[in-house]
Amino acid sequence: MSPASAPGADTAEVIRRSALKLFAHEGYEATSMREIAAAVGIQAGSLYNHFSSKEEILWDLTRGALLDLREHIDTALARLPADTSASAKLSSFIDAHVRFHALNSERARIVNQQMSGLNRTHYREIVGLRRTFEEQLAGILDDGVREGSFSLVDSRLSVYAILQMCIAVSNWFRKGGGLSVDEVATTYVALAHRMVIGSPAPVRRRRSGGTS
Amino acid sequence: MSPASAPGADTAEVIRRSALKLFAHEGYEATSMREIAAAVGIQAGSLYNHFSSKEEILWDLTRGALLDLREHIDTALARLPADTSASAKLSSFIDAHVRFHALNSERARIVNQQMSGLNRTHYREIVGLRRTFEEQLAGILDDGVREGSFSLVDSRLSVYAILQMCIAVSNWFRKGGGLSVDEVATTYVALAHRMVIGSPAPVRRRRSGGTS
DNA sequence: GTCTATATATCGATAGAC
DNA sequence: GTCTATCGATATATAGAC
Repeated sequence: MSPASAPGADTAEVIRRSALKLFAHEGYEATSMREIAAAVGIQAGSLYNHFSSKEEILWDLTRGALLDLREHIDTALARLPADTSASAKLSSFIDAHVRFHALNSERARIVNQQMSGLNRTHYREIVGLRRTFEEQLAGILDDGVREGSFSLVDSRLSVYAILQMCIAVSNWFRKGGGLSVDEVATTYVALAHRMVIGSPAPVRRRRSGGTS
Repeated sequence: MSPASAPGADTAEVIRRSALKLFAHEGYEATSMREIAAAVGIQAGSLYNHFSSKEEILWDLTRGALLDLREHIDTALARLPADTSASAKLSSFIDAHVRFHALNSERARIVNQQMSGLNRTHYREIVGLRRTFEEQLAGILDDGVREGSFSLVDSRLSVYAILQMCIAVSNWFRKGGGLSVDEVATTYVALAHRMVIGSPAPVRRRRSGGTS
């Protein structure tokens, strides 16, 4: 729990962890390089041996979180058989999405609330990465409609509503707050199926707890 | 469209409008008093004749937006007869919520994303105001369960999911973006009813377009 | 109620010794 | 790769003339 030197973690990684907490709780613009350095246990100037600017730290954290989320979801979907129903794909997608946002709430909050701190190039790249999730979910919903198992109120708005419902889990979920990750994920899978009028299919989960 | 002097608007109101746009698009911490002053068409020092600090501007905007939302929703619910079904109350609540977040997206985004700029006292007051909406929706859902018209997956999580789905409308809705406010509101009313397994009741809307 | 001028503090980032 | 010291810019807020 000491801020500075966790064994086996290099300085850049300690900087990432310290900056993540500060950005998530105080905001990117409200956090100074001196605060980050103090949390790491070094002087402000030494940060520039590891990151070229404050924006690069934010970019590193934001991009890393989205790439992890993408890998998390793709892994879950890849474990499904080739002839999997759209309903089962939806269950896996929602389960992975909710689990990630519950267990990586600080990283998720940076992605969703501190994007304006990025420069234009990085900002656009993040928007592009986020769009892939919308397209992925839209594809699953379209499949379900073709199969006849889903009936949508509106395809684009359903994608927005379902995704935002899952993302918002990062705003309130707390470990040890009376609800387990499994319970939340199961509830949200059921809610998403109700929104597309499909019947929830059981979720295949990884053996362990998921990303942290 | 000129930034400074709309006829009949006093300086404090011009400051509110200018600061609102800057806070919503650049973020509270990233916006300087000089930027606000430039948008108003005065010097930075003159702002302090109308607001005692930058935080007070944010507080004024945030509190005003939440009070307007509360009034907007209470007015919609008050127009319903005393014996109104939970289903119709849900329709009115969602309709009012979505319409407000679509037509007041900048104010809504300040409430939901710039709260960390407030001091502790003001922050807590905002959290308290927001909780009233959760309790209001929770009451409607409970009514529906008692009536037998709703069947919830989980009552607390349903409140979170439905509210966040509506709030997020402020993140993407654009006037003249191919979807009318009425279409969006109708879609979200249907989605919310699906989430509680009620059948959507028609919405009574005010004659005009709503708040702006 | 606006202006100019400024007090005071802090910001991100860099230079150079060790 | 860390430190100390500092540059130059900018921040919020205030003082006093008009």
